[in-house]
Amino acid sequence: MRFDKTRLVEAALELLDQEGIEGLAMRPLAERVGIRAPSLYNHIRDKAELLAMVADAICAEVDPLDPDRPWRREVERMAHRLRAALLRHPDGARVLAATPPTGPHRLRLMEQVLGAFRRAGFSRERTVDAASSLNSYVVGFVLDETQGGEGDPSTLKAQLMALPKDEFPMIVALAGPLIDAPADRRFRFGLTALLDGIEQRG
Amino acid sequence: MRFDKTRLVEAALELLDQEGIEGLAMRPLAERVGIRAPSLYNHIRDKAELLAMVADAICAEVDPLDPDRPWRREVERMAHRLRAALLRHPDGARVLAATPPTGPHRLRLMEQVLGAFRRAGFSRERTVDAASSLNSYVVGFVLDETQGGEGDPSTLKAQLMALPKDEFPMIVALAGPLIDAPADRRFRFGLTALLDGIEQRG
DNA sequence: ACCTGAACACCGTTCAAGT
DNA sequence: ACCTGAACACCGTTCAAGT
Repeated sequence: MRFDKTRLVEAALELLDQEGIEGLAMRPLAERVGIRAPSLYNHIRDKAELLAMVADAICAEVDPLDPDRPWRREVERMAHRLRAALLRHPDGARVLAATPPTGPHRLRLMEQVLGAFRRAGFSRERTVDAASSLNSYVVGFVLDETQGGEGDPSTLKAQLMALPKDEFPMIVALAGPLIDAPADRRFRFGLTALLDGIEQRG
Repeated sequence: MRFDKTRLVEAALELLDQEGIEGLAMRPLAERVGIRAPSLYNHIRDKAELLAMVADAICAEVDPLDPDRPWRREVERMAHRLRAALLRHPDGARVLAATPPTGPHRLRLMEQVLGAFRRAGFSRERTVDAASSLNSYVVGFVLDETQGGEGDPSTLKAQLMALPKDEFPMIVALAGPLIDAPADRRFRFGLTALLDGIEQRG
């Protein structure tokens, strides 16, 4: 046989990396694996399934966490690793946001985060709330960070600084920090704040 | 004249409400305002601009906050109102996530949140970090909440419960809470945790 | 200034037909 | 079981031509 499902996901991920989510289309994908577009439907149900498989492939890159180490550190590492994996692929966060959390690797991620909060002593409800909040934050952050506008950042910054100062005094004053602030620092700040809050409400 | 830009956004919002983001296309939109698709380009630059206008219209529904009241309460109200506005329109969060934060109403939101944190005594950097984290959380949460999978929830729940218990013990055990947990409670929990953490690091 | 039909270069997906 | 060409019902956008 010429290829299996693994090969298909591999090709889809390559396509995503080179062209972004817009370029992840059936015809180019088919060409990449040496068949015509209609034949793809012999291997997958529809594009939604394809996207879910790509999402899972991205999640597969996130190294598992170590259940023997302190939960908080491990959860933080996981968040950073997930962000890194999402940033590694153009529109990675959009792929995650557009697909349901099926797929074994993605479920493993969820499993481990749930486990970490449970080990920390949270109730079932708290565990669910904590994991859900954390996931929303990470995916939301990367979504904002990457696709929070298609234009280049310096254009956006100039745009913000040019705003009427009487109507938008804060934005004008903070335009520099707003655009130039290192995303790493912002991500870490929110992550720390969220986990601090979660920990205290455990 | 038959219509202005306001009328166009109004029609686009109606289309979004009735058909979702998928149905928000140029030809149906044109028909709704009584012209042909190419004529739309006499009024807007491209679809991205249209989406940004729709995003701004959604943000316009969020009542302004009161700078004379305690910052924390006001920020919380704003978060709840933004979530409500996003939930009011199908794929509202996706529209926000897909567009840059231009548009006067959306900027007003940002302006007010920045102002609230600044009043709370945060430094410029902290203010930016806090506002950014909060925005990521809210949009990320609603994105997850609405589009976190297209299938119906009970199917997903059954799917999770049917997972191998030895490989995914947490997910299987928590499938009930995971799917049935009231989104309101989860949202409030994460929001409180995040703001608690932010407040303490001010 | 604004509208139009025709067209271009795409989409995802179905289907009858082949091997 | 898997592939194919042709086709359907769409996309966003451009452009020459009209008023």
